[in-house]
Amino acid sequence: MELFVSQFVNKIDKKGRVSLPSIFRNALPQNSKNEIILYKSLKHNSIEGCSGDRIKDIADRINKLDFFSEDQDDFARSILSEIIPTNIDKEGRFLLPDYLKKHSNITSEVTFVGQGHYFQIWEPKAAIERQKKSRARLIKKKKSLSSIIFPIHRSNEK
Amino acid sequence: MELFVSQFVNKIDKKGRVSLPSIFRNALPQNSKNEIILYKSLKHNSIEGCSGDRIKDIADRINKLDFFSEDQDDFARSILSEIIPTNIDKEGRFLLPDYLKKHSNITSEVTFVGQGHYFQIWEPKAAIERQKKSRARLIKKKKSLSSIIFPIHRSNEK
DNA sequence: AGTATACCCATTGACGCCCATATAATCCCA
DNA sequence: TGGGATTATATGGGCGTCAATGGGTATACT
Repeated sequence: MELFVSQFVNKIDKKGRVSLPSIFRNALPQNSKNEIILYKSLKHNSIEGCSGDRIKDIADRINKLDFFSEDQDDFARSILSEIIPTNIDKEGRFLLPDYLKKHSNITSEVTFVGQGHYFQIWEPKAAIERQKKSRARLIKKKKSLSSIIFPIHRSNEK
Repeated sequence: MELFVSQFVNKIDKKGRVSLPSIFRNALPQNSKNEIILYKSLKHNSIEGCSGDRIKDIADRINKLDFFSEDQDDFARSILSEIIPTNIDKEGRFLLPDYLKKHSNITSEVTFVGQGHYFQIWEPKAAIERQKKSRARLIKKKKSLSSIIFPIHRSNEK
């Protein structure tokens, strides 16, 4: 399965449309290339997006939680009830709903940020800020980083 | 699996293309010979590159982290959003994105440096500087190093 | 009817694909 | 084994295609 990777800055036109980057379009599953799911990020003032298939996976996982647990209810409410299926037109564009734009302070441009199985949509300046912080935090945690990046070679060390 | 070894200096043409050295091309896995992944080095003002397969391994590990954790977000952002899959044309060339050139002070030529499972791309003068320092540091640390590099074959030394 | 959204067409610039050349490496045969 | 012939590699450039963007018009929804 293809992943969402890299970053792209695209413009929002007068009608509120924005192009989903070409390689993100290609990363969508074959059967649902004309739809993405949008929702507010739980972590930042940004929007997240993914394929419909991924939402199905997450829904399945939520279902497996204890039916009476608080978590089950919270997840279901904050994720499944807040998502917005969105159509992609023939040119690869989609409409960014106003309330999502407000939520993330987006006006005329957005930065698409590949995050693997999902992507984020940021106001460009906020994206840069966030990027810096992320990187700084990562460098501090170098050890855990290298265990993720270089696990193959660790067995050679002792 | 083949390794990236040796050094090569190649030119960047007017269109921003540069030839991936032939033996680096051959070191790419059979199934993805027409793509490399580029990203900023975390350690220097240089670019690093590797095969797509290598990134898939890393992505898998990131995706196994807790979905809601800060770490997951940081890793995904700093690694997955910062990498650039790049196509290699029939002549073995690829495009060096402008912002990566700036990051590493590259203008008209680059030095490819084989690093085993990945390679680096340097501005040629910076590459020479780096080489000197590396070597000096190595000589200082000779003893501890050899125990890492030749742990099995030590008995074969004379 | 009025607003919102989808579809169609057009433009521009970037990129991929193709062909060409020069230099270097390899081969091959006398 | 030497030297010409063949191949591979690095590099240059033309041109068609595609991605991102803009805008007009049909269609749908309320």
